[in-house]
Amino acid sequence: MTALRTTEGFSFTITASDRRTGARTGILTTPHGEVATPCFMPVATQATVKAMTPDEVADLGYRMVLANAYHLWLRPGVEVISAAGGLHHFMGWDGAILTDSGGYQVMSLGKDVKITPEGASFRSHLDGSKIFLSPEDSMRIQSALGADIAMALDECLPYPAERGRLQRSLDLNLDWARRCLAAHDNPRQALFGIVQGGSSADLRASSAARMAELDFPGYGLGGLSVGEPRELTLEMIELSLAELPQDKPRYLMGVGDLLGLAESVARGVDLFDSVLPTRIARNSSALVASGRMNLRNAAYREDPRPVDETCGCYACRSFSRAYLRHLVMAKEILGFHLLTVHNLFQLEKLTRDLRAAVASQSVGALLDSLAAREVE
RNA sequence: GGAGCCGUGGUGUAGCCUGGUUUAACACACUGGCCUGUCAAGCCAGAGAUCGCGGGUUCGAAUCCCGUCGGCUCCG
Repeated sequence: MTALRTTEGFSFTITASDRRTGARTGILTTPHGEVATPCFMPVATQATVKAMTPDEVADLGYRMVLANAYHLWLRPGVEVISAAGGLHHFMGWDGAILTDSGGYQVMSLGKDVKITPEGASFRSHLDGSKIFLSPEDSMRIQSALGADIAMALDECLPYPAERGRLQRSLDLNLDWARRCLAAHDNPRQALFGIVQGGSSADLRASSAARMAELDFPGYGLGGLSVGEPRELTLEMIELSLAELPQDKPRYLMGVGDLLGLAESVARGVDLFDSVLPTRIARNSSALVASGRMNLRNAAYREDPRPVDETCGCYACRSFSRAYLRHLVMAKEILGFHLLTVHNLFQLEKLTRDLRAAVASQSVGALLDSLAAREVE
């Protein structure tokens, strides 16, 4: 195996740890700048954080976003992005980019999916044509896109999944991970492996332990937050992290609610992504400590208060719930934009608060106050 | 004065001719829920009209007949 063991311009340094929880802070150095962890990555599936300009995303404090290899491969095509000088240049984002391999799409798009040892064959969600994605394909695509961090192609199973299925998937994922390492040839790109195992404790631990042996520069925790209860998610995180090296970044894939993120940080997770903040914004909901606020509700028709009086975002500083409700009821784009701004602000602020709490050894207190907060 | 057309939930309509698959359908609006490595400015669900009104025919009428009220159009 000729795997790249070092990546130019990439490193991860832990700067502090909370003594009473597993939380830690770090600096993730990438070819496109440093990223303070714990960090949330807004999702830019189609090379755009929906409803936001790159400047707005950066102004909120974000230094890294997630894009999707599968979607960009199908449209506009890798050639287009290569010709434009790579994904960063194409989308006008000079911060770091992590690309997802397409493994999740195989599950979520789910039409005529056939997983073989060679790869995944399924139908394009755009035109129904049959397509095939192998670990090597995903590496080639992500390398061409030029992401700072690429993810190994994995098989992500829905919840609940049969044990036998999970077991077979575990071996397949190990094999695919090795092939991704072997195929990965972009020296300016780090490649993360992905721990699977569903919600089965021993399979989860086994997947983590065997992935750890492959010595990736970072690890994703995949197949979580796909419908299983929160306690189970947290248990799987603990089991996985126990098997992974302390000094490598750990990335929990797909968690974007405030409490869930904070509880995961307390267990040692460094990176997150989720469509939740941006998607629910476009579906009229604001992220609040206690969960979500649906601005379509009639209760806010004449409510002069901001979404959250303690929030410093542009939307909360400038507009009432009544106005936001009016905008989303009228399906005005501005309403969805403002809610996206608020939701991304909340997540970035939470990670900032968590970083400060690690430095001051007060992660537990922050968690307690977050759980106790009710915005109504 | 005469003739014709129309009157169905909040709004706009379908059903009427060829009564019974109508516990009256659809769209929008309204109310609520959902969304977590984005096929998602989306999806799901709910409330809401006994069909202008009265009478008749019929086993059965939103549907047929008569009358009446209201609106519109045309002719005088």
